[in-house]
Amino acid sequence: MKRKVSDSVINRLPRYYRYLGELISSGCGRISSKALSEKMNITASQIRQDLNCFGGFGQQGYGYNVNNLYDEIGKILGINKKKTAILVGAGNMGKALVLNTNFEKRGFSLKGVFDADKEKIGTTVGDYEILDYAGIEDFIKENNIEMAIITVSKASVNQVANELEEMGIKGFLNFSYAELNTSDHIAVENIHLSDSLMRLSYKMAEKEAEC
Amino acid sequence: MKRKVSDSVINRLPRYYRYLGELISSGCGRISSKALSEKMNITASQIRQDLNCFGGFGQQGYGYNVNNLYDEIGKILGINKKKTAILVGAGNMGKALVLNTNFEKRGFSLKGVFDADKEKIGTTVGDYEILDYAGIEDFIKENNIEMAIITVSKASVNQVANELEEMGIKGFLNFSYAELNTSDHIAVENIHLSDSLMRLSYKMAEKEAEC
DNA sequence: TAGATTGTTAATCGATTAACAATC
DNA sequence: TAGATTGTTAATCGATTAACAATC
Repeated sequence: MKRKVSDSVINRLPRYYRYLGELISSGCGRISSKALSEKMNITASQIRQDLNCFGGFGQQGYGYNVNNLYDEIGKILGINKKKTAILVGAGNMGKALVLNTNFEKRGFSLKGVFDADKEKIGTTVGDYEILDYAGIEDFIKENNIEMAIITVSKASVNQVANELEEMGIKGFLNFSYAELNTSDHIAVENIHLSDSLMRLSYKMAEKEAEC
Repeated sequence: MKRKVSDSVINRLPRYYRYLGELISSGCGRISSKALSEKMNITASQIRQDLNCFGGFGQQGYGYNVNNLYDEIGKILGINKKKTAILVGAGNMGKALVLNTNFEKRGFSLKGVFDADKEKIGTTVGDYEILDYAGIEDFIKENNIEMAIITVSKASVNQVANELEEMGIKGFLNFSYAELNTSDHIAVENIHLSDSLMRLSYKMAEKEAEC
């Protein structure tokens, strides 16, 4: 059995993917770990170590084929196998996500948008009609929904997450300030805006002190 | 001179702050590293090591005073010293941030919202009138703006960031897909939604494989 | 005082970097 | 073949965990 790949490596994968995408745009067909390391400001060793967690994608004396490596990382990230998603909580943040995020490009297919607010139900966000949260269980079953983006308030987030887990959701993208208390076999990614703001606050104070 | 605190520690600070806030809400006045470690699912050793990067906030045989520790971490994060901020790019994401984020609670004071689109200039988002990007330099100088939240498109993000750096901005919260090429003395926090989606995609595939 | 729990030093573990033989 | 660059092993570095004396 393969050893589990460390979080440090996984966290870097999207960044590799991004840089490779840019290289493709700029017409670059081939790159060495050294050249990439200079672009990305990390060591060539780290790049080679990271990639070799998943296989030998390069060729001695040549480097890496950019298109090929891009595709391979896409496969590793599971972007080729689209997972079905819903968004729960059609507030400002939820609407912004629906309108601005290219889910298809990142491994997901957004199938529906839900809210419990009677005022919102029936209105539209982009191509989506906001559906009643009351009917979410049937929708999940019928459409085989695997992932949920949660943009509900902190107060209700854990109740919602637990209900959705019960209904078969396997992954959450959580935007609320609270932490999800889902089971171990459920995948969770958190986007805590307030944490980011606080880290920025710290970093700004630190940089200022350096001068 | 104090040794630089590692990123790993800094990244955990907002999480401590969050848990301590919850303890205060629940009326808990005192906690040991052991009890907190169980709540947070990390080791007590790590908590004590982390806190001791900044000072001895506890008391032997007693533990930590929750209110006191909360305040101290707030100070470390620089939340007490409000920094002035502007938001650039009043698209859906920008608007959602203005309407939903409690900047004051996280160390910042939002002073203005900017966009270059003539259609948007003059309209309002919450309490803010959208101002013309053309006048941003004067605004920054007059209001001593320190930080900018950037929610412009990937295409223009680096031009905007470079201009703002030139005008004296010291920190960026970057929501665009691109990486900022700002100078070393500028603080940057990135929120790459697409990276989070891809990580979630990976984790879901991984969890599924475990079964 | 006895018990609890910190602050801190030492040990361990894991991640990053360096080195180099393999090979295109 | 000679040069380049990988994949991989070994060395280093840093972060996490364990242990324990200090002390409330």
